[in-house]
Amino acid sequence: MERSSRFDGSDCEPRINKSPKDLNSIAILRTFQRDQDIFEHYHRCDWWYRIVSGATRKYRIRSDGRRQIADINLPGDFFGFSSSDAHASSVQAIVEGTIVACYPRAAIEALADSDPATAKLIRLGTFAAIERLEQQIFVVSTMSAPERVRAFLVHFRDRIGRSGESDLALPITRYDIADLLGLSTETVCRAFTDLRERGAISLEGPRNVTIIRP
Amino acid sequence: MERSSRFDGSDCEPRINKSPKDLNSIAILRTFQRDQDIFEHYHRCDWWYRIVSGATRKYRIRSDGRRQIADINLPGDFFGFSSSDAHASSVQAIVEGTIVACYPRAAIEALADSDPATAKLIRLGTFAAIERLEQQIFVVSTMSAPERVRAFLVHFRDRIGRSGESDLALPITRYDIADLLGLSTETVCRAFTDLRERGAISLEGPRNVTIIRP
DNA sequence: CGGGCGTTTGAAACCCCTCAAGGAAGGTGG
DNA sequence: CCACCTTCCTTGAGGGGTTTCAAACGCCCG
Repeated sequence: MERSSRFDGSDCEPRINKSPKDLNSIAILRTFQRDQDIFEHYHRCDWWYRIVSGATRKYRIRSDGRRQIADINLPGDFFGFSSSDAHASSVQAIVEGTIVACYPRAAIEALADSDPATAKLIRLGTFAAIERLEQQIFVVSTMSAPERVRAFLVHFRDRIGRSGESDLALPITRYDIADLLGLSTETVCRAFTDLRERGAISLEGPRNVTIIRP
Repeated sequence: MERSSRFDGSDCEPRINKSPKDLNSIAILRTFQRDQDIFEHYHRCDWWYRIVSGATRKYRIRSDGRRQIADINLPGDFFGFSSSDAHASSVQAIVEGTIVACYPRAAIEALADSDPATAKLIRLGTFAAIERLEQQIFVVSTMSAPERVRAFLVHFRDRIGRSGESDLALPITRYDIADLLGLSTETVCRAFTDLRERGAISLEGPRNVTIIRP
């Protein structure tokens, strides 16, 4: 934890605070570099997390070295929960300078027990995660490669951009998209060019996408 | 709701009960036939559910008619949550006579707010669901067909059977397995016969599997 | 006994992956 | 400022796994 700062600038150690609506007071803010681990598979989960700015990927590595990304997290998303003591995945920062609020598990669980508003916030965060994961399962197991890329773009636009806007600055590489969609990078590329040639999207550089026809 | 009975046999209408550790008192027990809907996609979610006995599948239907099963739920599992007002999937009973405890949403949310033990139970249920879904994503997007079937069998044995036992009575058809794993029934069949011919499993009829080598 | 459902096997077509190579963009050191 | 490197992106050709289409078998039940 090379850099850490507090939400409110008060005292430096995480303070167990059970008072309602005081989520920020138990948080430690940490800044992560690109590709830096926030937590790793099989490690103890003593913290819960919430993204302040930037983005993260939740992933696992297969024995053959292939990587599967299960979820992309954006500002406001909670992550790091587990029903057991160990994490089932790893999480890394995607963009440079991603800021994450870290909550000591005992403290935030105590806060959730005493403050219904906090408990509800966490509940809604987990419900949203479940819906994203179900959508993800739906995408990777029923759709063809071009359909997956198209679904990814539409879904990501809805999450990251203001509604109505069709311009989209992707924070992630083709490799990330491939590992998220269960495809190879080459197939993702071909899907992008296909969509462009069909007039469904337009590209200004590889990372700036405009969705023309959903 | 053709048949309904109470957990504890007390009065007949769902009673809003905020007292701690009183989850059962707000539950209505319902019994479902095989393939009967428990709730449907896009419908309002006014209830949360927990399986008492039997099994359910959570699924969506594509526009081309294909079905994707996102999760299989077994006794003790909570389901039916949503961060919005409408369900993102449908849920059906798989086995005849599946019994589900149904909790009015307002009542169980109020209970969760007032009773930390209930809130924790729900939290752990959702965390377990998240881990199952992540595992599911991992399986369907990185594994070959035989690997998926093998992973399904091992995972299902761990969930349904006593640990150590290798005998497994599948409550679901090849079609269900195919829609869960994102494969065609034919491919699932071929994977089963492959595993049998290699001596990894033995079959006594299509639905009774013994895992010999995981 | 016939019908329907679930299961199994076979052959051909297709989609995606792998392997290979080239191009574009950004950072670093000379 | 340019050469060089690394990383990311893109395109092409061949091979393999899965789907699709087709058909047959066993089984339960009316």
